[in-house]
Amino acid sequence: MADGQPRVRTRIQARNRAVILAAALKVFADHGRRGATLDMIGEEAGLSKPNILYYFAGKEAIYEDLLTGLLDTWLDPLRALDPGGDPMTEILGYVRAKLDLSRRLPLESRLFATEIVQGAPLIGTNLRGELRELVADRAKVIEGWAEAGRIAPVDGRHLIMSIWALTQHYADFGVQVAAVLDDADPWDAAAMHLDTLFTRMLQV
Amino acid sequence: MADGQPRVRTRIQARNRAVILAAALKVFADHGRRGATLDMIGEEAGLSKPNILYYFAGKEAIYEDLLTGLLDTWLDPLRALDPGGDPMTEILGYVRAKLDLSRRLPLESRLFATEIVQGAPLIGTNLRGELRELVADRAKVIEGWAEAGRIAPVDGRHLIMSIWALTQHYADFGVQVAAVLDDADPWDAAAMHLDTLFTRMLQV
DNA sequence: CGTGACTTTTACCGCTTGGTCAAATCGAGA
DNA sequence: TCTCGATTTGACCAAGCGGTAAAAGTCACG
Repeated sequence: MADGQPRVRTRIQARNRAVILAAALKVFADHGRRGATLDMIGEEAGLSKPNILYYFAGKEAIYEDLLTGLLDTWLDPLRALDPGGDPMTEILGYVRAKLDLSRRLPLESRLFATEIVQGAPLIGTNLRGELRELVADRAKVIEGWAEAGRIAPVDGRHLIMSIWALTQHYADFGVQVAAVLDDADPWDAAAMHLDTLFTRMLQV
Repeated sequence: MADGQPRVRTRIQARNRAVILAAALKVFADHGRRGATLDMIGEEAGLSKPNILYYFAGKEAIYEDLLTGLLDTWLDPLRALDPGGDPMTEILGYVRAKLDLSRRLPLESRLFATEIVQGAPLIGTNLRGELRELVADRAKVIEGWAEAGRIAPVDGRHLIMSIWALTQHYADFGVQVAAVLDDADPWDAAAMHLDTLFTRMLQV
């Protein structure tokens, strides 16, 4: 077993693969898919370039590993939206969960953002597959609530995308947010602002 | 006058500089600052690599030219927001203008987005300068309207950022939007959705 | 139509970068 | 402690890239 992706058996392999992925996440988020170099990742991880290539088949393989693992994390809160729950509670809960994700995992958010902005060359099929279906399903649920008069009328898919746009903005465009807000911590005010926004928009 | 940026005198210079900038916009938006190569730009422009370097001092110079010219275009609609106008009309007008900008100039929007997501290495100072001041000023106007009871209470700066996030989303994350909406044209529905969203949020 | 400036091309350079390879080193079990 | 597989390193390539130099070609104008 000389290269490629060895079976994760030993402690060292588990640890070093994790270290490399963490380092790569930072470097890819900061410099983009192409701007990142194996040397940068190596320095961040404290490993030499050939050593990194002992654990991963190549730079692209690291990027792919990172991204495919990410989509699930990203969609989990939307999966958790309960059709049987109280509409306003469920939607506001989703907004908060998504905002929390941006606050806790800003690097992941930015990595995802760059991939999408540049046309999703890698996860395009996933977008048209599981993402599309999940959104269609949840949009139906939301529009069912609207038709039942439990929330104001709304386009479910555009509502979901609005939630994405508003929550991810605070992570993806963090430097701009910081500039506008004079480096004050944005998160508490953001939570209140989005709470107000969606409450007013959806209350009957 | 052998290289660098020759004075734009001749027709050929004006035309070729424009052609190069247009080509570079597309390539930078698709591949990012680092992923773009002079050969790609050359192919897109129909010019050879050395010929491009006859008109621009280097790859970075093209990128800078593109970005610095962009910020003004991007902020113009916010400047046009009239403190003396009707609050709801002004804000909804700004939303529509910004959405229209995203629809008409998606490449520019994506170029701007990548720059910000990766930390705004080039225009960071502009963000903390003119952008910060303009937003602070307009936020004051909006909050004045709110205090006068002409619109619902709202954090002016977060409202402005919300407008940015929601409108730019349709351009920056275009492939994701297309995947979710099954490639249907998103713009009309987006305009209605955002109109509804901000009307409900701001009406007293 | 000739001339000097403007424009384009061909050939090339040096550096960076992803990746390879073989040798050296380490580490856990017999 | 010995051994063999797992891990790490140093030396090295080949390709891609930004950029340069100088010659060749083109254009406007007297």
